[in-house]
Amino acid sequence: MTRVLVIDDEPSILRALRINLTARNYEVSTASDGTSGLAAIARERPDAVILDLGLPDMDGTQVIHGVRGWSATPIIVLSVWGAEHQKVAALDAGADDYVTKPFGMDELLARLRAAVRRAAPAPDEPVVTTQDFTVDLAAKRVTRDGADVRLTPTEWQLLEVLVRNRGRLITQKQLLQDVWGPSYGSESNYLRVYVAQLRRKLEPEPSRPRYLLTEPGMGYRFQG
Amino acid sequence: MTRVLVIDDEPSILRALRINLTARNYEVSTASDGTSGLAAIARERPDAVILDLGLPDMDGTQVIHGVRGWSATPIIVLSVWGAEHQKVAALDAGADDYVTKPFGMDELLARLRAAVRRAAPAPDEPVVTTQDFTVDLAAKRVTRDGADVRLTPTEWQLLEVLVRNRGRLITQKQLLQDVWGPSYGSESNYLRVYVAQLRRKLEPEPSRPRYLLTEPGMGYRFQG
DNA sequence: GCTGGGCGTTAAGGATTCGTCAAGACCGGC
DNA sequence: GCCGGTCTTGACGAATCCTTAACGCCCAGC
Repeated sequence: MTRVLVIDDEPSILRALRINLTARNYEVSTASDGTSGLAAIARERPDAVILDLGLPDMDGTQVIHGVRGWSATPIIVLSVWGAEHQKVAALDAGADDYVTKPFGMDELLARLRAAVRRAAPAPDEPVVTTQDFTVDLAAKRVTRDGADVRLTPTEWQLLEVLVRNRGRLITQKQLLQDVWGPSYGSESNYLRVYVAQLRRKLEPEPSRPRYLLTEPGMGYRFQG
Repeated sequence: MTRVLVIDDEPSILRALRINLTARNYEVSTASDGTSGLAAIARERPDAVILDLGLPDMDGTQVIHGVRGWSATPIIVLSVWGAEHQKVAALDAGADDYVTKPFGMDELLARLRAAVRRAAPAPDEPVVTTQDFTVDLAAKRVTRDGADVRLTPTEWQLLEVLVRNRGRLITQKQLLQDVWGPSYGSESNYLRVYVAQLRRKLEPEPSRPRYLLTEPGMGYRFQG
């Protein structure tokens, strides 16, 4: 049974999540502030964490940092509408995904399932396959319809970062720094150009992306 | 019993790995810096090495170089998230795989199993055949249209590295260091000259290569 | 309805890298 | 010392890639 820890200070949300998650066969525990949340993670080693960014005692990103030093437990962040900088900071700190309040329970459950599935078994082979193309990380090779797809170095690096974090949202800053180096943080024009080129080479309908998704204001995500 | 050496300077990681690996029936030994790590590898000849790139006394890639001169022991690298250039350097130096910290124990174990499995049986295909020529790795012989092709020592080494990694892209740094030695890393002019010579001797149309492909900006690939 | 910001798309230049050739350096055998 | 073969080095046009700017689109906010 999958164990989930919910960290939130609003009793109504705690109750709603407990009911819905328990009904889906999750084992739920709760905490209402960052301090007890961190303690609970260390004590219970949950399979996933749902974390509200607005806590009474500390900033949510501090909780993430406190966890990421020693654990890779998937963390899904809840945040109020419009706090964009907060979400970006949380993702940069190592959160796996985020949901905006007020949220639909179905969406949250879907993202939770995805996060848990992603974390569970590590893929042995460095080959990622989709319905339209395959990416061989070790051989640095991309195949589509049986034919090789030619990628430039920059295109390849960008694709590699996204594919290695399949399903996970990567912020623009993270992508820029991984591909172009630590001194690049805001030249998001590069990203738009190269994501467009990747889509043109990989997507069946480049104008309606299915794999290389953009999360407006946040970053990009490779959806396998 | 498979023997694993862990080189890391963080006691908590050493402890965690020792516990988990021992529980899986691995025989574990540890070292906390590069110098003693290299000594331990030479002394114990482990079946695999788990190496943290952030060591107190030397860069992790230097450790890899120090090992790769005389041993093919699989090396799995641990690195912090986002240090892409570091990972590339480690893979270029000869690491077999890498895991990003914080890591899931399951993932690390899976990659360790894969690395050991890859290393254990070395069923080197002694003869590689293409439509236009054949390469006998054991006899160090190349035949084309029934006649032997004369290769100089350097040409042969270069061809051997590429053929042994059939289908895989090999970075120019890797090729240079495998053929010319560890101190050569950026003299890519050598590569251009010798790849051209190989193409002239092996390709049906040297100006339109079919087997010895170049991936601009990255390296070369032998396409069977 | 207008405006501004973020995103997608395209194209052109300038910079980098690659292929090719050839001449000189090096080295072992005779 | 001579000589054949091999390796290094430099230079150049050609191919490729990166950068940058401009423009259109969509959507939110006023």
